[in-house]
Amino acid sequence: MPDKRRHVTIEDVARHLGVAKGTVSRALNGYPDVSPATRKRISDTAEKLGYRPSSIARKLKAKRVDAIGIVLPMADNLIADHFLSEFLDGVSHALDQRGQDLLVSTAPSVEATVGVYERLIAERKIDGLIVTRTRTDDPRITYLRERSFPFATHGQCGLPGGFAYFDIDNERAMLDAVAHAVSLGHKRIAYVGGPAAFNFSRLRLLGYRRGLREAGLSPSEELVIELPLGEEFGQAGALELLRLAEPPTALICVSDGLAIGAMRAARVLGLEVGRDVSVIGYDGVPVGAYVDPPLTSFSQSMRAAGAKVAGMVIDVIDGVDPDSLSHMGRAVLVRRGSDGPPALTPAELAEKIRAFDTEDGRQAR
Amino acid sequence: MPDKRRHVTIEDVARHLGVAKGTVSRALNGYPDVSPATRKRISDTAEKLGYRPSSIARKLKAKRVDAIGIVLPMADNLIADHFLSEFLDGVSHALDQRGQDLLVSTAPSVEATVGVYERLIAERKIDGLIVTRTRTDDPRITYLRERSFPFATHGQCGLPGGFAYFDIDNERAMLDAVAHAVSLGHKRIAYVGGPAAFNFSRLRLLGYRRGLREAGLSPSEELVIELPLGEEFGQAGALELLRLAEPPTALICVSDGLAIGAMRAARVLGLEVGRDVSVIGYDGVPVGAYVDPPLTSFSQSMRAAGAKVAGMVIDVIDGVDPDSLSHMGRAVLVRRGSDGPPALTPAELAEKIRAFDTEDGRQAR
DNA sequence: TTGACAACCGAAACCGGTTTTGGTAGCAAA
DNA sequence: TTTGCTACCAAAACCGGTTTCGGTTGTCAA
Repeated sequence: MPDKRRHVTIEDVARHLGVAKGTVSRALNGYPDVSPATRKRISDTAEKLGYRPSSIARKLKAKRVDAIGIVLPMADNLIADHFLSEFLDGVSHALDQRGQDLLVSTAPSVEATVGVYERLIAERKIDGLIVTRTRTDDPRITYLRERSFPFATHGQCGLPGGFAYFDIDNERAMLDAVAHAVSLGHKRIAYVGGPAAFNFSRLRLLGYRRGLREAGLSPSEELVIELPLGEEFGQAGALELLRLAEPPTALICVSDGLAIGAMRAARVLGLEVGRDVSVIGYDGVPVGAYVDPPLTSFSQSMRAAGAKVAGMVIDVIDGVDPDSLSHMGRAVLVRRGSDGPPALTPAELAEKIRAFDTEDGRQAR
Repeated sequence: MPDKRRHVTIEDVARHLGVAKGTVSRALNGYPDVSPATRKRISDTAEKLGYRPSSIARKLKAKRVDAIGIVLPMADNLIADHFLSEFLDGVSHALDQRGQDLLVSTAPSVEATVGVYERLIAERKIDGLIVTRTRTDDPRITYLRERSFPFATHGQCGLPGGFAYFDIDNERAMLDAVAHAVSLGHKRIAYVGGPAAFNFSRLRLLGYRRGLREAGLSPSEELVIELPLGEEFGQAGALELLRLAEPPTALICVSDGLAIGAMRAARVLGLEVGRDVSVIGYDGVPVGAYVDPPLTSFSQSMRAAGAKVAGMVIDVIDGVDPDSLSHMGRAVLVRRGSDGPPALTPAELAEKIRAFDTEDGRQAR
């Protein structure tokens, strides 16, 4: 129950001690020209009175406001949902470890976002910005760059250079996925991909192919499919792959949704996931841990990404060269229960599927 | 490409016109003691020079900082995820329509949150706070109330009164659900509930029972089950209900997860959801729109809730009595494809299930 | 002509800090 | 004793706005 309405100001402290307010400020901020005795007296009464400097008053004089902004285009977060809140969490945590505030705002669209940027900057509410879900030829980046306002992005972008970005190395992740499957003993490894229109999809397919080549396996086109994201497509696609004459023993999926669908397909065919066939997902969505068996997947850690990007903006504000900051993260493979050494050869697998199909004449779903 | 480094200040504008800076301020802020001619000259050159008042300087003098805060306990958002980002979206949108900023911060736990509050308030960074996911006997509420700092919460709380809250009227929603089913012609209506430990669960069950009574139907205990939330439980529970001697033609589920499980159960029994049996969910999760048939569900609109709570904090700051603001929202029933008039009587339904079970001797899942 | 009043606007105070400037006391060296 | 530092701190300027105060001008009635 200390103070009620009014806040304790620096003047209150100064008057209380019969000292100049400037002295109080210097004492509290560690300036050298204050005697230890005085400093102690001042910090003691400051403490006693419950004095806390007003951040606003301080910022008026300082050049910086110690806040960085993030503007969410409303249209986006229908999709972004899950990732967004994790990302935000990482950002805000990283920021307040650095004594920075996070200002969150929204805009109806990506285009309108630029207008909000303009306002936030003009009114001096922020020192820097975080841009998420970058697009190819993103108007926000164009704007900020030409205004040379500090920012960092999550996600690369068509326009290269001139700004700091953080992104996951998609190609590398698929390379790792293939290497992992190979190390388990798999030779027939399929790729359940997403629409080619997505940039990440393109990059991951590249990684898959390179991974096979590096393992000395010849990429077979019949083992590559590209589907809309979504469990139902994963299931259908995986069924198709598993019914090939020489079916794959491992399915590398470009998203957890596809992977979960693929697992269902395996179950429908009477196969045991993790033994008869391995399934590897990508995204690390929480539900992956609760499916049966728990899904092995690449985890992007949006939280870490948020923290990373937050750190980058601050560095940019501090004058670090943006280009030197850009960084590609590595998605880490979280092994759970859906992968393992192949219990069967492709031929044996095909036989098992055929046997199951005839014994139990039912169709999938 | 207008200004580069420096911002245009009010002094710049004043000097440019040979006028006092106070006059510029009054002109731009609509004070009456400025001639129309002068006002025009000033606002014109302000425009031309690209002058935008510094929010910081302005706030120093003003009593308010026009920012409200929200502190997210990190532990929470494993669960909160989906809803949180929608909620935030609603909040920030509502706030910037009212010219307020949103400051987001995190804390390791609910208890630590109070410490963050203390800092934000002491440093005068915010005028009010939004508290989410309230607990019974919530330490945050205790703290804020005793300090009489403006805040509003999403969710009621054990401690009643003395603060503004927004919550969904759970009882009412279930009442509506039953009324809806009855209006479609259902007579055997089951309740697929959540664990009794959850407060919302308790309230909803109350609503269900009252709904039946008000419709003149006698609540039958065999039609009420309480399960952990989750699709698998919904499926199992619904199977059990549908295999009763006199099965229900409508299943009212306490969450969309349970409802989706229930739908699968119906499909397993060869029933057509929306005709043979109606399923009503609760939550309005996005995926509900994509299942087959699309799920009829109560939508809470976290976005609306966020906007509502944001508005409430501002009102509290403006001195409105918190108790007068508290409000229970009404969940709205979003009709999609999983409900409809019963095509069969309970007896016919039981018969159809029995027939299907014998014709196709398989078990569920 | 004078006085009263309104309209308009310059000057200054103020918000609560930080930083610069400048002055005084104490002490050692000259 | 005077000079020259150094250590310390009071005073003032400053950040960029808002708001108050007070003075000048113009108009109109007395």
